[in-house]
Amino acid sequence: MSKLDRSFYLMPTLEVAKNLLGKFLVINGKKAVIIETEAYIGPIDKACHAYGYKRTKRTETMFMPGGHLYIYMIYGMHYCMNIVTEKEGEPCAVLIRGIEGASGPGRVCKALGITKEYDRKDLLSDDIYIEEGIAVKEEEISIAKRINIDYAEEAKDFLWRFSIK
DNA sequence: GCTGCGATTATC
DNA sequence: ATAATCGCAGCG
Repeated sequence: MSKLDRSFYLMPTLEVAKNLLGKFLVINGKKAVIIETEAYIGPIDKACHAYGYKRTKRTETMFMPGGHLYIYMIYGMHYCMNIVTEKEGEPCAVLIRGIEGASGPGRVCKALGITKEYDRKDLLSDDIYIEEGIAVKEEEISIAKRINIDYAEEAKDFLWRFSIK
């Protein structure tokens, strides 16, 4: 099966977040089915690290072209894995919240062995990539508010969390 | 150079 | 409900 190409990651962030459901994430010889995602859209999203195009050492990754990995440490003990979307200069990403067998962004990274080493990696490389997976029907997708972003004011009510029922 | 906190998780 | 634990942004 072939890996997804650049054009997949350049679609609108919400489309990518939804379309990632059911795809296979391949890394270290492991293959994981993506079952839950969340979208983060920097230009308009107070919950996003790069809100309002804020550039810092950490958020710099999100300004890369779609199809790269954005990995960051949270609470000093867990890594979170994101897939950068949109064209270069638009800081947007999709957080992988769950794979089959591991629920929660921290657990996903632990299960797959993801660390800071993978930050800025290209998903078109051979080390790690995503390929076509199982088909997910529109009616099998549940849409909800994102989690743990209560500080984000109006953005906390955006329905940007997607999962397979 | 300090200070405070976070896109979480495990355990009470 | 709360502790664990640390990189780094913000401030000055």
